[in-house]
Amino acid sequence: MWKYAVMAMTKAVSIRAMNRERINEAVLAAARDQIAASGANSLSMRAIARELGMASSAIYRYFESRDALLTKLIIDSYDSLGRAAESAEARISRDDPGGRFRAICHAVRRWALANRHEYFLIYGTPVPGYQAPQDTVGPATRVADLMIALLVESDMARPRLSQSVAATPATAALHRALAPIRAGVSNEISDAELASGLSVFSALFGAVSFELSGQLHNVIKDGEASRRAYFDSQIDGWLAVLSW
Amino acid sequence: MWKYAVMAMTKAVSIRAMNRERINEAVLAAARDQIAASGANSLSMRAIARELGMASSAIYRYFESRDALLTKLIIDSYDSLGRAAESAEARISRDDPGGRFRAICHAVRRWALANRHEYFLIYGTPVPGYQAPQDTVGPATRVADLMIALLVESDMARPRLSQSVAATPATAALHRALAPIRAGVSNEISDAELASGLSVFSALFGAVSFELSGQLHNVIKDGEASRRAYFDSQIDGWLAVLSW
DNA sequence: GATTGTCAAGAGCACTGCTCACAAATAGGT
DNA sequence: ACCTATTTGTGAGCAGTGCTCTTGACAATC
Repeated sequence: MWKYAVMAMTKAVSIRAMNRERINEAVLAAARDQIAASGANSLSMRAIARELGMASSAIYRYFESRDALLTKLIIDSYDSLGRAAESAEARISRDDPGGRFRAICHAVRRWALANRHEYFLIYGTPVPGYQAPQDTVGPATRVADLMIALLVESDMARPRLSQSVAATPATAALHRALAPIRAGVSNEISDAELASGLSVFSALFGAVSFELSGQLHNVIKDGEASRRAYFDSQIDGWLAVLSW
Repeated sequence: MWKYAVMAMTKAVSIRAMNRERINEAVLAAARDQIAASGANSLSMRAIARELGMASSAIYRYFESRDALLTKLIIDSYDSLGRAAESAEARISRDDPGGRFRAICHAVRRWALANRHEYFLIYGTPVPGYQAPQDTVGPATRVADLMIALLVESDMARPRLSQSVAATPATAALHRALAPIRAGVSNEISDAELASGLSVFSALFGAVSFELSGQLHNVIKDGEASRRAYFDSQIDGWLAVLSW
């Protein structure tokens, strides 16, 4: 069926496919605008349709449901954040792990500040009843992958302390707890280091979430200068935890 | 007007006032049930009215609007969490700051696990358009107050290192950033310590949020034993940051 | 016993996600 | 060029939402 269409060069992609693609993008753009303006909560299918000048029911030709639209937006947001972190990290000299770590942290915060509602779309309250489909896990781990790579790499370069920790019940339990992530991480890196890395990772998002959700109000002075100074002091703390 | 009512002893509180109080509590209870079942997002005034067997419009005699109800629920949640943390901390010997810190962390996590939706009500995505009224700030800081007290107290007991940090531009900026919280905190405690304390505080909520929103899926083994082992390892890290 | 303030109910407005039957546009094969 | 099958758009409609306003009933006060 497609064989002939492809052969017919000029209409390799049909007008329909092109239109479909165009409208699909327009729907997503309108949705992103709406989310940026007032959050995912108030994302309205009808409002998108109005914006695009089409019947409210027509939207459902492009996205099966509101949830499906949301899923697509979530994946895109993860990708956008991942791209931002990756490109910021890539700009730093390879032999400066501390600098690369700093770059990732600042990239995450910058992206979050510039896209608050998209940030909360992925790191905010989980939507009740909404089960994250499998497609979201890949993009979701881009930032984490970056940090794990950094952790492993800098661990290889570090002189082995060969400090075999005493096998207490606690360390054994931690070892079992880390089993799932172990599947994808070098065995060179110790349980303690891996756990520290994860902890710093969640601390990063805790810090960003606190700033974005206004929990720092009346605690840290408003304004980018102060907020950034405090964030920098936090990064120093995390670097110390990772002994960098 | 009330003068006579009060004088009439037996009916100091009228039947009306009592009924009103009873229904008010019933509305709140139904609302909490609904939130526990499916989150704040899907809290419905009509559903509450149905539950209580009254007309949908009658609810508005008790709460001016959905937002007003939400505000009351938020305050109650902050109080509930604060109470949980306080009573857990109070059970630990006064001369064991590390133990008291651990108790607070575990209390926060336990409360969050037992009241996930209420947790996200206060530490999740801020509701767009919803401005937290002034009444919420008091209860909101109960856990933080507890930790700051601990920080100050244990700092007094610690031998002064009198390490006057070099006054770099960064330390000066951090000092300015911390101005708001300084208003309510002893000057004995240094900027660096205060910032570390805050950072650990947000890390705690970052860790709890990560666990509750499923970000640890495929990372840390499911089940309370593993989750708790990982959480304990995080507490150890935070204790180290605070040099306890 | 009359008055006054309070409360519940019902109807209604404007909105939401979503479905369905139908009409228009476009595709492919003859 | 024609015919048929698929795809896209439409409008009506269902069931739900928060919220308002009027109306009638009742309890508390005088």
